[in-house]
Amino acid sequence: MNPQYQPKAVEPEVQQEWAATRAFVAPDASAKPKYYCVSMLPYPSGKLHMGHVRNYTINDALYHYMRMKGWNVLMPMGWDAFGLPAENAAMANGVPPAKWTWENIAYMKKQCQAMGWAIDWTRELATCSPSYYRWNQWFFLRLWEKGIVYRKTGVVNWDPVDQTVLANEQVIDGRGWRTGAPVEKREIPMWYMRITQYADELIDSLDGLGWPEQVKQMQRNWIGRSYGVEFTLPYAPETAARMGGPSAGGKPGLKVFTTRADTIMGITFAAVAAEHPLATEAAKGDPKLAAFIDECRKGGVQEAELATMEKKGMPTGLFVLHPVTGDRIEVWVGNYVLMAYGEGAVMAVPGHDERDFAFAKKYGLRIDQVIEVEGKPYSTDEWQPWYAEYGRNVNSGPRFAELDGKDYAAAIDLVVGKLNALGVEAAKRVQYRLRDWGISRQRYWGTPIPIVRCPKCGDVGVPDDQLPVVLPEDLVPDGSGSPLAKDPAFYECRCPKCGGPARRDTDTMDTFVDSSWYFMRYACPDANAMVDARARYWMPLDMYIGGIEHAILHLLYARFWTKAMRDLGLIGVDEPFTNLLTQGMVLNHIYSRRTAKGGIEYFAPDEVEATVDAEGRVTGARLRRDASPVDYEGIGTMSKSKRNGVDPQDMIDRYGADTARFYVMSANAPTDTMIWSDESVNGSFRFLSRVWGLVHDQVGAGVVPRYSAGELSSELKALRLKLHRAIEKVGDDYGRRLQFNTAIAAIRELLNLYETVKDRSPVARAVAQEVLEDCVLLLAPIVPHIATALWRELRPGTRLLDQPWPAVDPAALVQDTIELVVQVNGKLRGHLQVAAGASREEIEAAALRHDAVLKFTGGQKAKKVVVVPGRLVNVVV
RNA sequence: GCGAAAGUGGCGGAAUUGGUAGACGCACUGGAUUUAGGUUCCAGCGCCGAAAGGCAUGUGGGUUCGAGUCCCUCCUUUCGCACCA
Repeated sequence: MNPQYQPKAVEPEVQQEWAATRAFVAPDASAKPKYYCVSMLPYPSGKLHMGHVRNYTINDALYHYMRMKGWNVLMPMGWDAFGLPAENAAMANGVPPAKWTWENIAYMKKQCQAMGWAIDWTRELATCSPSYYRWNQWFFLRLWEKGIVYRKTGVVNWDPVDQTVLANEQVIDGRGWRTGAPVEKREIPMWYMRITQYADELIDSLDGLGWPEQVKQMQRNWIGRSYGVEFTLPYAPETAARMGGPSAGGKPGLKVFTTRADTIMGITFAAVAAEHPLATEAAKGDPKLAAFIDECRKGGVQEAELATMEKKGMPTGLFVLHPVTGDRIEVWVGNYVLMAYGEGAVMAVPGHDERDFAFAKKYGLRIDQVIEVEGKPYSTDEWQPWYAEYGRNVNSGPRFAELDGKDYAAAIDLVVGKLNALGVEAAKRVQYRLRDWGISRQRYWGTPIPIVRCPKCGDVGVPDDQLPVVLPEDLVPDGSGSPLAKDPAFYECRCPKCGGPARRDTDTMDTFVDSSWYFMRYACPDANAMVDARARYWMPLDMYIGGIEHAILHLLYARFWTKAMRDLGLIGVDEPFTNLLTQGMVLNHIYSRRTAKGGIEYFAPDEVEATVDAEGRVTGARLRRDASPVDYEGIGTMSKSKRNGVDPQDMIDRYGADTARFYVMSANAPTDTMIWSDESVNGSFRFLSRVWGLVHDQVGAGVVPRYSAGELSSELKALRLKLHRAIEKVGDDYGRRLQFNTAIAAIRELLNLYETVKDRSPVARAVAQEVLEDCVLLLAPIVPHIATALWRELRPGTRLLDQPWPAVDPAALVQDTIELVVQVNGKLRGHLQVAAGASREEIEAAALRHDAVLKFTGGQKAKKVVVVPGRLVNVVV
């Protein structure tokens, strides 16, 4: 055995053995229970980054632990290979996205293999393969047949110079990233998935999932189920005349939804979105209003932007009638009213809604109090939070006097009844914040939408036997519109129905489609169907691991997709992810500066020298190469575009994969945010070298059978106590708490104690053998290469991968005496040794005659003595 | 703006159910070993204090025999906000 730990020799050799024995290929049937653990598949951006290392090492540790515990474990890997960055790289380098993507995949796969992750590579998939995206298209068509997929217009960011749709990421400070032109909103036709049809189930089935509570809460809030009332504000006569005849079956009017129907007597105006038909009508012949609506089109579509912008409005000159009093209510256009939520129109109650209040103040509109919260004053001078609370109705007026004094629940019923009695359409309704999922993208590198647009037949689905609609792989985008829309070879086709000339849909699907079901395809990557029986074996995932940034969108879409597949009889589960581990982000500092053209240029943290203030905060930085100043943007998630990612390759080259894995796992808990630093990596390498050295010493003096029975000194007893406590704790940390840093600390503690034992008697060497063997097994999930090599030395002729998780010896955990903490008035004053089985009374008596207690009570009589068994005794005076 | 989290020594962090705050590391300081060291070993290492002891978990309050942990307030940072993935 080499006296020195040399990972460069150990790791490739161990990896070859794994490959030669197909060690991580999981069978699709087994007498063991199955455990399916998946990490969110990586985007092949070029190289692995630290977030990947963290993600897949967590998964790998779980893989090994569960395997040792006797499960049939599967850990697959794939590539989220469609998306915008490939197009950007193509534009920058003139290389087609396909070539760039496949090269990245090849490189990153090598890196994964060098990390030694226990991936079953026989199931590898890339979402840009026709054999994968074919089933996106097939399923799209099935959902279209069911009415889950439909077409309507949607709002996008529009760059008026490049004449192209921009992703939110491509909008910087309200301008197009390439042209610098102010971005506008534009409505275009798109395909949607009716995820709202599943809204209730998506909320209700969260309850049974083993997910972090905050993620479930985020999903509930995102779906945003609210109970309210929908009703119609009838048009005033002249408005009705302008807006045309009554809608089918109803009186003409403005439909609104409110969760606060109890405040209906406080309506003083109404507001509609700029895109609302009423606004469009009012703008005819009103150039000022038309200009305002035009102004509302300026800017992008991001909600954060809309929510923080200044609330503006303009009266339309159109009126509706209050449904109870018949008072005339003016309709305003408000830039804060969202066309996508509810009906794109709101009743405004400035007396009890903060936004309406601010709006009314700004434009001098009336504010009426109609709700009273007991004991809290009301004044229209300044907004107070309690104005929006539930209370009792007041000032309801002579036409609705019976509403006064009612609480919220009673008021709602009363209002709905009253409106109906007055002949106004009104009903309780459930409203969701969730919107249907728009999946059309005006981009090249994605799944082509399998629809043909025929001048005679309209939209026609591509027949199943003509799937996949193959994406041409040799195009290079130029930044202005989709290359597919400029490629007649792609879009010119025949209508599958009538055979006449037709045009393909040149949009591609959102890449969230690709990531909504890949984890099912791993089970059967070669199936000549979307999924087969093997998916029924592996699904659902027993553990899904990925970044917290996916807590809402990706997880919600995948849950929806799974339910939709279930409803088509393709899979037998309601939920895809039984348990979820959301990994904290790996962050790093961000440095940038403006270019002369107005763009932004980013610099990697190792390219700059930070300048720090007295408190140690970074205030700015200078480039190392020419000392020119750059701006500090704070810390943020590692991303290629911000150039603050860290390539793990340097660390692997220098210390080996095991050290990189060990370091990342020992730094903090998986769910915690990690601000990147590699200052203490050498400590991890030092530890592994130390373990190597300890095994070397033991093996050098001769391998012995591990301790099984016999008299032990108190020192060896204490060592075995530490060992078996560690086995217990490490198993709990790996399997239940998913907290690997504390498991590592426990193993370090064990070895710290081990090294203090100088006894070399036969029984001591037997205990040493036990400690080292078990230690290697405890470490195996984190550092499998070195563990494999050390195991061979400790137990020649056996294989680490065949070993079960070590068993706890209950006899080793028995203690004769235990130490209790002694407190006086809750302050630590001393310690007390008591027999393990000491009674409460014995402990109390011992504490009261304890020196420290006598000293700090100063002879006063104890008022109370609190005994916490096994922990402490607190004397209160 | 809205939703969800986080804040503990010089640094990463531990404290699992309200019960010894700082485990385990990194860095640093002193010493030993070594031809040498980015090696190894020993000791020290929250702050104030000579000590006894006191103070201390972002801020300010509260509950409790006892609070990093529970409640309220404020501050800061991170993630998400529907076309980055």
